[in-house]
Amino acid sequence: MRSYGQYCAISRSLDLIGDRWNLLIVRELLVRGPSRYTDLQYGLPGIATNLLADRLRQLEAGGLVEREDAPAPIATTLFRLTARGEALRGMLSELVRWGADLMVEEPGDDAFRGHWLAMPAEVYLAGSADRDPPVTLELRAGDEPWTVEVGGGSVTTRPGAGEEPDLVLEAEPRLILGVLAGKLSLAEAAALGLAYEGDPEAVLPAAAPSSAS
Amino acid sequence: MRSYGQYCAISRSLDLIGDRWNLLIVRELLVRGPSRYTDLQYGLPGIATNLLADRLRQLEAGGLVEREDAPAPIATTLFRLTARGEALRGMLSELVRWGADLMVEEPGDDAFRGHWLAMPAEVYLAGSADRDPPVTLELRAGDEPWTVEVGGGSVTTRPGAGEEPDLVLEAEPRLILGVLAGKLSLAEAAALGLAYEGDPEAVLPAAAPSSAS
DNA sequence: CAGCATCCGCTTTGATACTG
DNA sequence: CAGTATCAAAGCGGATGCTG
Repeated sequence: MRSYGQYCAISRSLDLIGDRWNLLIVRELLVRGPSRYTDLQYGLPGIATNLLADRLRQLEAGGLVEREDAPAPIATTLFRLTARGEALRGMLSELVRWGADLMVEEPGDDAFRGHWLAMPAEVYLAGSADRDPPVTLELRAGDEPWTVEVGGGSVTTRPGAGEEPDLVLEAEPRLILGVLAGKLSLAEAAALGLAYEGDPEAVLPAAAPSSAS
Repeated sequence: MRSYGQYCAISRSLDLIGDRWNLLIVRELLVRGPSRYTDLQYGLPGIATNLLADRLRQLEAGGLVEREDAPAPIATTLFRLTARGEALRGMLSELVRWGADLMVEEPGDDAFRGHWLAMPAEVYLAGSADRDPPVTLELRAGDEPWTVEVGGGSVTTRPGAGEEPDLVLEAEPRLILGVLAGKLSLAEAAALGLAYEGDPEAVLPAAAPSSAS
């Protein structure tokens, strides 16, 4: 990318991450962790392969991404975020918050991947991070189920189905987002087509038994 | 811009603000408030005029910017952020925080404008927002002095020299940023060429006389 | 002068095909 | 699996011209 040539934190940041696709690559690496080239391609529907290669080099040169040749038996290249790249999480969380309204509009022809729910889940459930006991949610939308654990002061997500989730939600992504954001009650979402199984209170905001402060 | 076509808050946000120059236009409107076309051009060195016109229309269509034909005597068009555009402040603050490290490198040939210090000042001094009594800083770097008021729970900035600032800082922008960020003491910055006049404690973090909770 | 629109050369992007 | 290579189309930057 051509530099803006401005001595300003925003423009210098954009010199590194402002190019098309760059922040989405960071999104993928943030939610999926270290990934192979083809995993990135799958999580970035629409990207041209030459651009992915290009952007990975660019992010590497900028110190946001590093590549690691996985050990003997696997023999593949993994791309992972450096600490500097990880540090973009806060900014991307703010962007998810800002963009929440845009998700009300139907997906239409837009592509969707189940793991794209991970960042919104982290953002929306952050307020319930100190739940005690912790709860495990399983989100089923799109291609792949995703598990979210809320408690102990943080929200963590991981791929796949939970072992014994407190609550399983299965629906179009829009309804799941509505429930996570607290804009839709489970009952309302259920009326619109969401199926759930388990403890409905698991998605209620901060329903901790002992109220502190 | 071409849409990413992904049902994801980040990519849908980037469909609106991901184009080149867009976030910098928002920066200008955030720190300068409602601005004329030519003011925007001045604050965005390097932008081509057709692109500025283009992006303003795009941001208007996206509901982030609105244009207002100023009342009778002025007879000019003002561009201002809508509430939706203003709501990007949090995300841009995070970007300023992330990009702080990038400002350590010398400006070199990069352009600079005095009002670009406003957002970093807000971000770095946010921790001292509850100072009592409030303090007024005047920052002199680049083309235009800028005034920062810290106290009463917020940090506000405005163009021009302060009326009776508690502290005036005059230096290359890099040194002023270092001091505001708390990475450089006033004495250290002074040794590197910063000139100041007034109460040095005005930039010390949270030196409130009565310490609460 | 403020606020654009037009034109033109260059760079970036996107789609597809191909390779170690 | 992890990319190159190629090429058309779109976007960008710079200069200039137009209009109230």
